[in-house]
Amino acid sequence: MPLSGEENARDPARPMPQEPQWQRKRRQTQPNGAVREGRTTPRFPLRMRPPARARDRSRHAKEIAQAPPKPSTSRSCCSMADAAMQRPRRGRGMRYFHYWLWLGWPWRTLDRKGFTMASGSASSGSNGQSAVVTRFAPSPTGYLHIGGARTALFNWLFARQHGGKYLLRIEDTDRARSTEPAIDAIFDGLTWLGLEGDEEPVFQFARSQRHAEVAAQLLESGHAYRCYLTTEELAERRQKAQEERRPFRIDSEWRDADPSSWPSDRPYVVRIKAPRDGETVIDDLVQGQVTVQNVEIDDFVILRSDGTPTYMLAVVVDDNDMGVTHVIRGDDHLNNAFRQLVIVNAMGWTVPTYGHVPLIHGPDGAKLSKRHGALGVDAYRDELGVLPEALFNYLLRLGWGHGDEEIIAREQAVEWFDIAHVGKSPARFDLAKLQNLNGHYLREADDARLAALVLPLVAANGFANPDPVLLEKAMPVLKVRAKDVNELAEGAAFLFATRPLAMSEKAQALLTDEARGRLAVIHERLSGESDWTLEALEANLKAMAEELELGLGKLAQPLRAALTGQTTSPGIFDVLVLLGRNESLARIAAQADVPAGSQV
RNA sequence: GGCCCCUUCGUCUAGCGGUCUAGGACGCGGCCCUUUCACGGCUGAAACACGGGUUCGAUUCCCGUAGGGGUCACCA
Repeated sequence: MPLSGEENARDPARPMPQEPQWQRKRRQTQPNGAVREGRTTPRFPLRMRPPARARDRSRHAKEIAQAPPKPSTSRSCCSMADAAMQRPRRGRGMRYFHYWLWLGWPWRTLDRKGFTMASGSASSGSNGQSAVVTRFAPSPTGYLHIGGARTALFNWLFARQHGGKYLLRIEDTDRARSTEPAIDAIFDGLTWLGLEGDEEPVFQFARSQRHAEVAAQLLESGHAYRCYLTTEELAERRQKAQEERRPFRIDSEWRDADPSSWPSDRPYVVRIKAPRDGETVIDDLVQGQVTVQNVEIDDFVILRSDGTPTYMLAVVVDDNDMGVTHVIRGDDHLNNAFRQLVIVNAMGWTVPTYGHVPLIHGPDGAKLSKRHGALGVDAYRDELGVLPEALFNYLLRLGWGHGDEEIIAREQAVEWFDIAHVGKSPARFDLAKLQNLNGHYLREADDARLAALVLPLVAANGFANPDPVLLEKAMPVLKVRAKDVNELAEGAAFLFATRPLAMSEKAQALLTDEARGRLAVIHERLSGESDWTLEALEANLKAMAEELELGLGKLAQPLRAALTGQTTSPGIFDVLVLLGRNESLARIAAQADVPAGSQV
């Protein structure tokens, strides 16, 4: 299986092309007119030049290939000294555990050192090699927001470029907040962006039986305990800790109580026994190596007093059962990863590779929220008139870049995207840039497709039965002037307006007595035009301007006002042709200062 | 507050110790094209948070400071 080519890129024996086509010379024109050659600005296909961390990755992959890591004996000395917790501590290279797999690493060796394969079979391909499985796991408490869409995008991209699977899971364990419309909105948004899952989505709530089973297993093996502390007691202790200005950590006296002493008549929650000394290291695809002291990890609840699983348990169980190899999600989950690892280890499951991507921030630098007018992707589509490919491109470039490339199509993204190259700092959402990108994709979009998108909007703007054929015909000249679908509809309005035309204030101002007189002349002249084509009309009016010794603008602007009721529109000859001979002449006549008999 | 993470033009980013007079894009200003508005082309202003190290040499590596963010539930 091809890696991403770092090895080749670093091979000095590999000849470089004499004049690499990706190498651009930047020329600068000096004020004195001289042209100087700037430094060459290489545009690297990623295969030829991996980013820093990718480079590290390749080096480490090599080192590791020569000297397999030794199991750590001292770092992790937690009280739960079972085999699972004594797995080899991953050094920097371990971050790229999955790359070894692709390199054909004999992972049975790893297995002997404490790794266990996922119990779910989904991760094993027919050849016994682990394939990449990613997942997007939104909770259906609202629309699909922009940050979620980006997380989905990164998961999709990662799976695609590694020939893996991308799955969907709806985290609906919170029955009170999960809603059916939200689920629909999320699927709808994902479909629109082309990010549907490769398999039927998993609904987490439906699996609570399985989650409870795992909790029972954990209880059985002594990795978890029943805790009879009430919420009130906990709140009290938390309060007290705060008053004494010391950090609060749950320290339940039930942790070490003998199961035989567990009361059977009182409600309890099940807590995991988190290790109390040592440290845990995660080699994150995005964040790099992150270390947390185990004392920071509390004995969190895995089963509520009503017997339902918490999110923390459910994710771990589902990820394992679904065979998820790469957990790519928002970095608000980074801290959770350490807690989830406790469960993974206690169960002896395979540790997934994590990639925590930074959150998207609002213009003020804080986490994007409704306060910023954060919208669901459906709103970008329905209210802002954004095209999915534009949002795709924008989201892709948010927090990630590939040289000087700005316009990146879907297929290209699959090839270029590199999770390890995603920036660690949060990016701010910039609507202006999205709109610019949208304008670009609008200009590239198929006319019939755009017409179909615009048609209902035109109708909604009060124009009954707009002609779809005319709309499509006008699209080439309309779309260069719009940056979203709404503007497209506004621009198309003149096509379907009925006489008497509503005049904008500026258009009205243009129609002076003098202008109306000229319109009369234009009307007379165009009435005699038998060839109603762009070329003929242009020749006709230009000749007329010359004869009258006027700039074309003197004729065109009043004409525009008369034809469209606006001061801005597509080219005036385009307008004439689109409107057709009869409608054009009628609109001109309506504004021209001509004998009453000719009025329409 | 504890813990974790981050810091290059206003914004998104390129940068991999000498290639930096720090590149591109959006936005903003100017010019050109032009019948209007756009599109397009050219062009201008605009950034390495600060302080210490390491080094012959730091935007780049290390430490600190400041600032920002995330997280601390029987939510997910």
